[in-house]
Amino acid sequence: MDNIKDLNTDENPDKSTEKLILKAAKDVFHRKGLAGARMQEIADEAGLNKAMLHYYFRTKDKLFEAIFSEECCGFFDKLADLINVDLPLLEKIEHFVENYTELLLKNSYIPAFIISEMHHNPEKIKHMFIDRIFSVKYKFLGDITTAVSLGLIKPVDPRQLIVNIIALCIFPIAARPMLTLMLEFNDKEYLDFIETRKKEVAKFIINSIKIN
Amino acid sequence: MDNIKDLNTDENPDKSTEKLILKAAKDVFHRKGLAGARMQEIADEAGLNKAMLHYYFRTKDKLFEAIFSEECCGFFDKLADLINVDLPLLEKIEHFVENYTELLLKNSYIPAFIISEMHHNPEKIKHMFIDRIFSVKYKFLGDITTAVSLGLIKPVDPRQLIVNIIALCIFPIAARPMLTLMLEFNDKEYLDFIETRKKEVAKFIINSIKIN
DNA sequence: TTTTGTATTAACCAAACGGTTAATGTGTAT
DNA sequence: ATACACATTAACCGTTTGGTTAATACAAAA
Repeated sequence: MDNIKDLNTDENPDKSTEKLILKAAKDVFHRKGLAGARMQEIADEAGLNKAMLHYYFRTKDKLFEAIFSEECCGFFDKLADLINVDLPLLEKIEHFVENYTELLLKNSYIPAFIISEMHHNPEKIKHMFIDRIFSVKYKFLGDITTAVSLGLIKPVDPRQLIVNIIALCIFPIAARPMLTLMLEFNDKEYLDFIETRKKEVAKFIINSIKIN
Repeated sequence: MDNIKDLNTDENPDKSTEKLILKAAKDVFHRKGLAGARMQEIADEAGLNKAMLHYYFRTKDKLFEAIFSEECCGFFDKLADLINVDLPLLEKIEHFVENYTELLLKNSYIPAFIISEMHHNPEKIKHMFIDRIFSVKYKFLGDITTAVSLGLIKPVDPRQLIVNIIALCIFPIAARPMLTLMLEFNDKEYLDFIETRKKEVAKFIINSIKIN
């Protein structure tokens, strides 16, 4: 019998070498960070010769950059979409918490990664989102300021409210290992806990700022 | 006979070599993380020969362990004190938010450090707080459960409320570089912003859970 | 003074690291 | 069949890394 496992046509599609590298590198950078990641480990995880990493991406820094500038752009683009949705503030907060939490779940390594690398190598990752972040901020600030001046919510410092909202969404994802330890979660329990938060966090926020 | 081996004769108080190493290592580990820190950089920052680090602490891992097991113990001990204070829940939350924020400000590197290292080297740091964290959790859970059953606050999942409270306190400290970038803070503006949160976060939480 | 235990240093080492190279395989158009 | 461009590999290279060592400085005890 011929072994046809290397036939890269249909059911075993040949993920291109470049894609294999990107996937392996993403996982290793996520687990170990930029400083802790090893080119050999990435090569092993991709099942490739280490020289291939340099053939496709020249240096470790450029590989790192290639992965995370793309990841960050995609992430912040979707964040911008969530902020720009056309809804009254309270419904927008409900919509935001639910969909931002889902976005974070699908990119669960990004929050801890950004927190970590912004401390260790801020110059290397700032530029990946510095442009996109301001439009998100100004839209959100404007929405809240308007809602306050229209008397739709209690008077609050819009910056404080923004930080509260993103803190409640991001922290449980970024601190997953800590929460899992403290609350003795298994994977399913943790995911259920986060799933519940999609509705509960919005209620928690709205309860606090709505006018009785 | 008194041990006077550390007699400091000159006007320049001789911080013992061990203390010099610990201080320099703490700063470097904080800036670079475990994987990114270099023994030579620690030695340079302490103004000592690199061999001294090994003479006092044998290995990089043991130096890392010596610093952060002590730091974490101190930090979680103070956290336990905050939880064990004898106050009704709502006042306890006010007291907690104010003093926990202050504790975090004084140990501002710890949150991002724990988030980062729990992702990269969980086994290496779990044991530093795994014992202390459960008593804190159970006391807090009990307080909230009692307050709910007494009808002092709205019925909430105590675990969700705990996560909300610590998220609102920890995130702005852990994500300082990101907040500083997004809200265009200088150091003073950032610290003022956090200072304001000592009162505002407690109000935000209590507004949400109090019975109208 | 001599001895003795500790602190400190420069020089050194093997392993691990990121990165390069030269040779070889492979598919394709001529 | 040949030629050419791209893909892949093992072996290699110079540097950096954590860690060791052997020699020495130094202060207290004998």
